[in-house]
Amino acid sequence: MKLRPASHLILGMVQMGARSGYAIKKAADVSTRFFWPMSLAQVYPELARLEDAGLLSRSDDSHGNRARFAYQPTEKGEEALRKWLSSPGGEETQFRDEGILRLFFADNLPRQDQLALARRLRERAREGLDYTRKEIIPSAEALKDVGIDYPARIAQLRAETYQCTEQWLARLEGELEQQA
Amino acid sequence: MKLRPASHLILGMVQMGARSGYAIKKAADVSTRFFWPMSLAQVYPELARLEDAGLLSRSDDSHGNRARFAYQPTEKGEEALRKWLSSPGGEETQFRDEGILRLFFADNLPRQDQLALARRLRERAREGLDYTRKEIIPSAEALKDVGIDYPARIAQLRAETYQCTEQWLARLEGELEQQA
DNA sequence: TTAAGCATGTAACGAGTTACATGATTGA
DNA sequence: TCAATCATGTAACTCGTTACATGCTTAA
Repeated sequence: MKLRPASHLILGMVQMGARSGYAIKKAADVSTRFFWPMSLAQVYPELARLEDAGLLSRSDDSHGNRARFAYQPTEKGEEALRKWLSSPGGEETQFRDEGILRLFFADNLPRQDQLALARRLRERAREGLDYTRKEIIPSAEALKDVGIDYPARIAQLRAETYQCTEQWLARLEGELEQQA
Repeated sequence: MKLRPASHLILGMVQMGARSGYAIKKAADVSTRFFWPMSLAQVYPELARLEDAGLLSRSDDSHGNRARFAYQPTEKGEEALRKWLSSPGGEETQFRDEGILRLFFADNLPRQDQLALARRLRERAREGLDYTRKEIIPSAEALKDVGIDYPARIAQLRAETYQCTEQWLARLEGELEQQA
């Protein structure tokens, strides 16, 4: 049975304490989604696959009439997670950004429209930075209390990357304003 | 007919002077692929779609026995490109990086393996920066001679982002070395 | 009581990749 | 002559998304 990155992501989230599929998705939405997006529709089939493979064990965790399942990593599951963490591969990063793609072709635009585009992208970067500071960093910091440090570190990296982009766009904006 | 980002990418590349499908792919490989990946198998059907929609015109450009087609944007095509460049949308950027995903779960690893992972990722960042400086920036700089400035700007952004990441990983490496 | 959030799943669709298939030209 | 590169396309498959479908619980 072939494990994909999403499999390891889910395995890791369960290891971190996310019990239900819903909880896994919620946790991913404020953390891993920025470097590995995953939809809820992926989670449930993948949980089933992981259980079939004996990497997760599932138990009933309904309260009242609401159905819920609680997942736990098996020893085999913990082993698989550690093995993946130490393995090479997946070197190729993939990035998709229609905004930057537009900017790449911006020579075809009149000066004023170039400036407008740069401003929009800068605004977007600023919002991303804000969101990271207000939502992502705090939720990651909270995990430090239970001895989980890397999410906070990576949230920090995310903030710095946004800052880097925003500064670059600020410089571009400045240049374009001068030319106008 | 619906235009996707890849359609606009191809339209833009043709506008920039890439004549054949092959040339479009080659140009994309040293520029746009870093923020909008595209395979050769996408190019040919998309060129056909754009021609059908009247945004590109195609003419025979064989030399000798080797078949080749030369594409040119129609007025409608140029118009569509400008319209897209000024339009909003595509705000959501998407990033996939299995390396960072691993690092996110690195709390599950013994110190030494954490350090090894950090070093690998740093090495990767350094290679990416090197490649950007040696290959991407020079090919983008060359375009300035024909009045196309943005590719060089964006190559610069790419270099700065790598630097930012590399510095962050260097700090992490330092912290981990101290703890060991 | 009603909206937001919790909770689990499936089905249809679309986008993109890899592999396949073929052949010409050019420079070492 | 032989490898690298130029050149165009198709077919099968995989992955992921959106939309669908359903129902409970909790707090305002």
